[in-house]
Amino acid sequence: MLPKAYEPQEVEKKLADKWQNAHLFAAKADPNKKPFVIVIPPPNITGALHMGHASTNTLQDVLIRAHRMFGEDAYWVPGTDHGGIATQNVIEKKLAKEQHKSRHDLGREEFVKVVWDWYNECGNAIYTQFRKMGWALDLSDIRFTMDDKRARAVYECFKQWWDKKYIYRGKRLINWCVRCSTALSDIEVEHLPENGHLWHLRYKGEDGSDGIVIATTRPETIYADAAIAVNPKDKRFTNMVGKKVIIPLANRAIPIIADEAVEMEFGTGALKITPAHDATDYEVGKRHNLPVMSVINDKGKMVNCPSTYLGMDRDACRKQTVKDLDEAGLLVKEEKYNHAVSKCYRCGSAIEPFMSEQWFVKMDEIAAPAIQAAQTGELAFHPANWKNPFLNWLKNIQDWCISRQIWWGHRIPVWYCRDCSKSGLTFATDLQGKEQLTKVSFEDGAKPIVSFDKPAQCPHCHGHDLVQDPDVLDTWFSSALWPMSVFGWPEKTPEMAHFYPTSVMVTGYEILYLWVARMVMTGLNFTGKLPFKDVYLNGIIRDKSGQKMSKSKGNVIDPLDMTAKYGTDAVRFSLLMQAVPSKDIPYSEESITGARNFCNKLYNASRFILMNMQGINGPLAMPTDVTELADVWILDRFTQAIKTAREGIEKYNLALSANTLYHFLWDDFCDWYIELAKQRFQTDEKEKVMALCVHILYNTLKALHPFIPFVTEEIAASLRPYVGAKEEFLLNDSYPVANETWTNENAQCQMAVVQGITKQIRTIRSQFNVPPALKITAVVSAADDKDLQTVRAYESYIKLMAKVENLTVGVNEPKPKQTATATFENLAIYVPLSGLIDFEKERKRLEKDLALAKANIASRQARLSQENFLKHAPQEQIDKTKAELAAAQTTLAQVTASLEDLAA
RNA sequence: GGAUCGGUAGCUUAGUUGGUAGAGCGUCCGCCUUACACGCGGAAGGUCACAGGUUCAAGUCCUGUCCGGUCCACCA
Repeated sequence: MLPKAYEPQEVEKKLADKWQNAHLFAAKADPNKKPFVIVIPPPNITGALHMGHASTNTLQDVLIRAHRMFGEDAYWVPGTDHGGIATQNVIEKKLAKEQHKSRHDLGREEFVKVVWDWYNECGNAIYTQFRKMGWALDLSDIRFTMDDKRARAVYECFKQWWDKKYIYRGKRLINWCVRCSTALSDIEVEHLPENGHLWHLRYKGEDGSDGIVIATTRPETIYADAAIAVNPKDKRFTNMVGKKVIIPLANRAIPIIADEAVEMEFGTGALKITPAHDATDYEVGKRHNLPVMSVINDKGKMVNCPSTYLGMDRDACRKQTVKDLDEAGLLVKEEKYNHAVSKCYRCGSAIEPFMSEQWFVKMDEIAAPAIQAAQTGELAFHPANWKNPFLNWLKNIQDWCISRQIWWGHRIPVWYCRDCSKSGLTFATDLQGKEQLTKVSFEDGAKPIVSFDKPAQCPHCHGHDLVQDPDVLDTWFSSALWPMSVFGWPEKTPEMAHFYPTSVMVTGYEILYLWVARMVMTGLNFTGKLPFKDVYLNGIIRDKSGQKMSKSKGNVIDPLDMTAKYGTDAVRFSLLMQAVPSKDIPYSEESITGARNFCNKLYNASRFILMNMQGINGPLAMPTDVTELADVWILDRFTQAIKTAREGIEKYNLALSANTLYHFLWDDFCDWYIELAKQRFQTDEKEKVMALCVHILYNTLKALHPFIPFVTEEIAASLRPYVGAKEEFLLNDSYPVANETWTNENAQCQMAVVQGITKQIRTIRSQFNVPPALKITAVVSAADDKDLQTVRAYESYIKLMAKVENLTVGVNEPKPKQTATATFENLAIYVPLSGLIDFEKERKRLEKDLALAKANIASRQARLSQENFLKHAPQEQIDKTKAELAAAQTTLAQVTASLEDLAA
């Protein structure tokens, strides 16, 4: 005998292995089928999967499994991302912790080797987790953004863009992370609020006057000031423009200039211009031809400043500068100030705007086709409201800084000849005593040779001593090519021909610009086709109280812990039940128990049906002569549920599908159909009822399989012999199709009467504490015999479901003594309860009903007395209101009579 | 500063073209009724943030306000 509660752990392990070993998820590339393709957003190899991965990948898995069952050539491409800075940081921390070493202690080559070892370890851990989650990814054929084929794709892109002059080298103010010691692109910078200070500093006039007071949050940069700027409209400073003031502590004279960029209302209305350390100032400086002078170097240390501060850390220098200014009497005011500070999105340290020569991609031409695709709707967003932010970003796109001064990543495929590029190359000796190229300057004469492999000789001077550019590419550079590179692009592979473009990109909105936009641009640029036509942006997982999950807050829920505890299906289903478009998902352990309970319910319903199958030889054919109300009704319910489930999948509203199937299975199938079937198991109808049970259940399993693959697969295996299904796996079966001939509104109405009366009697039983074992009698009465036809026909249903022994149905039946009464539509329901009835309770119940009936009558009468309502409302609305009025009046009469009886 | 999403029962929320509000959890009551106590039956609980407007009719459409969230932006 099967255990009473479903125990997922063993089942899931068994099935996960079975699926993978059967290569169930492998690419079929069947030319006769419509492809449905998703490429996975490759997780970074920075550690274990978190709830965000669980969520987004489960959504993709449902789509893939469902479309496979729709008969399409569904293929989900697996892989991982090398993760650039993020991964390098993880390894650096690991090295520091385990060996007290920095990457410099190892040297570049050795360090990169360590990261590759880590990939083999961590990558495998991730693939194991893919398998555990039941995701339909063929793990015998995986991709990694740094493997050979993907590296080739990266090179091809670089080469083509270089040839088209999209890629160029330029010196400008870039975002520099002092901790990661690398440049970052604009979108890798986060602007986070910080409680800082606004210092008001006096710059004395060169002529010895009081000069001008400026406000700044960065006093340590005053040594790099090039000017003081005021708004040209600002009358306070009109006569000062053109004069010179002295930088405090540095004793250097700078001019006062006028520029529109200065906000008159902010601070003192005067702004110090420091072109080397602020992007706005850089622009102002360019307009006024100001010199650019850096006082902070790439390590965050002070340089080119008064000797007292030389070599100091920028933060320490800030403190010291403020102190010294105060002592010099030049600190006018210090106020607390909450403002946004640029932070590195990977390590959180403050970004330093930094003058530096870097590699860039010119974006405007590449962006243009993407803008058009979004505008025309060829590229569709789900939910649609992301279209505008997407367009906005593209229209204001800046050139993309693609070089990173880190070690882990795709090395820039550019080489230099040590002979003829000499003047532009800077070398340094690393801790291993090896000479390393550390800096390249095109301005100073470095001549690039673009090549994947080391060229045999220099094309310019035929020298043989060539060195590769020290930088690596932004990790998003390879990600941008992902939907093509996974299929072997730039090679003309059969996969590329069959599977590209893909169908939908499912990912979080936080990487819409970082990733999605770039895939769209590169895809269009290289293939002329969108990499996908739909973008499905899922919400992010938050904790119960709406907070983002983070390790520091201690509110993370580990999906692997949860699957171990409740089963993978439970974790998946809980996520899916809440996957409403455009909403973040508040997640807590309680939400998983609900889903776990559902899986258990499904399992037990199946167990019950299988128990009753004993002694019956399958397969049973689906009955064709279905006339019994319960059967007709459940087929209608099933049809409606399937229709909605499919619709949800097609419209990327998986919560709708999940909820619909949940209620169909639990409320309709278990609570009503199976309960009614129990009675029929005792009759010669048994085999027919069993056939229906088994077929409906099997089809429900199919419908649910994309959502909860394990438990459905497990049950299906036992059920197959009875339905005559051939496929070994549900995934190879077809998704149920709504059978319109099963739609039956009349059955819905009739069943509603049965359910309504049953509920009323149950309520009475409950209110008067009638023991469940005690059979009671009941009377259903109406003024008109036609209202009683359904009740008469399905007396047996009511008797079973409400536990009624004798049910009397008749026109104007007399009300027995000591009776609880209730009404349903035009029906009066009497339940004689001699000895059990509590008159006071009954009176309260009836008075409540009375009040409700009166309120209903009043509102319907009010509406019907409006001429405009009768004139404008559709006839069916008017009829409905009239019917409601009539019903309420009947109820009122019945309740009034009951109350009078009670008083007597 | 701009944009955008949301404010519905104690909590988390669903609500498809406007027709008078559903669910899960929690609470309370009664039940181990021959699948399931991860269960069954029942109950309580909502002037759908606020103010206007359109309409015969507004949770649903429009305008404004308040309160949250998020994204973008060079206010030092």
